[in-house]
Amino acid sequence: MKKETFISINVESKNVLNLGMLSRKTKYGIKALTYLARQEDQVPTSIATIAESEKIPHKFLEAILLELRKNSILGSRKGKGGGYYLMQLPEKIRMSTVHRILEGPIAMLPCVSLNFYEKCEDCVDEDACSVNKLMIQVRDNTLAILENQTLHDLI
Amino acid sequence: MKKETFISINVESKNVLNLGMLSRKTKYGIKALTYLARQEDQVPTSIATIAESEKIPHKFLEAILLELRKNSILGSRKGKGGGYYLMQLPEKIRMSTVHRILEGPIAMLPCVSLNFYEKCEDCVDEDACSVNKLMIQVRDNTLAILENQTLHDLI
DNA sequence: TAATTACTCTACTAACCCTATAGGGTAAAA
DNA sequence: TTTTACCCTATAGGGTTAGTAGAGTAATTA
Repeated sequence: MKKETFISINVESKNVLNLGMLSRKTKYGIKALTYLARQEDQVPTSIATIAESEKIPHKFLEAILLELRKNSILGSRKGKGGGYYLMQLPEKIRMSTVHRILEGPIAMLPCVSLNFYEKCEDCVDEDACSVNKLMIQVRDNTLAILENQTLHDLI
Repeated sequence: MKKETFISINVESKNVLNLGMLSRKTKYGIKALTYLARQEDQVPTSIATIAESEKIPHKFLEAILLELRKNSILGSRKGKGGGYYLMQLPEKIRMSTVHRILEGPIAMLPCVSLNFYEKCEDCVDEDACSVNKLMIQVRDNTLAILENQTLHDLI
């Protein structure tokens, strides 16, 4: 479709070790949620079980699941046989919600954020700002995807 | 169009000071490029001029423009009356190129990157990975926008 | 040729966030 | 009452970002 023109970019400009922009926290969180969504019987699943299956550091996962629970995505049961479980059907859990909880605002810049809008201190005229103009498009598209996709769609 | 459901998110979960995911470097870079694109006469523009107009720290901008020059987006002329200028027409400069130079890979994860692909060490089956599945969609969309938009479109 | 101007490069620092770990406390089930 | 597993706080290392400092070099103009 589109012709790929070769672009020469100085490799030195970007660290290879950079894992990209999605944090491990969010990545682990989504993985854990899909793991739970895949369970047919809705008995609680322990942190340890998820951690082992998905190769997620136990204590780190603990913090992530706790955050999801505080935001009503997950429920938990203590004691023997306890663990975490989904509070809603996978079809009802939108990825935009998950993203906002674990990763933060979906917008790449505060000045294009719907929920966390903030004016750039250096921006004279926002309507004339090229960065704003570009990032609004990116946000709209990303948001559309994340709102549309549910946990169920990812299984 | 879409019904906005209220979502309660614990604010504590995310630092408000977080400027979002787009670095200042890229933001400044795009602003500087659009500044140059807006000049009708194509005489070189000095760093100082751009820095003042766009409220960008002088030395920081210096480094950014230098990087753009190394990647053939900009040219420069030394001495009195010197400065930076675009090497191509604004219509020819795609934002995907600029993004890759200043910000790095467009993909949110190495495992969904076209140019900098890398397998996740913890991923057993990539085709079954929910995170991968989701982020591929985001990447495709973002990439489409950034490839389509040129410097000229942002003026 | 001299002086000026502005680019070029290296090094450095403070601040911040991400990731991960440690260790204990508490609630609930058996 | 013992076990299990959630709950919470604190902390630390590593890495990146944002910004500063200062000296060096090349080219233009007079």
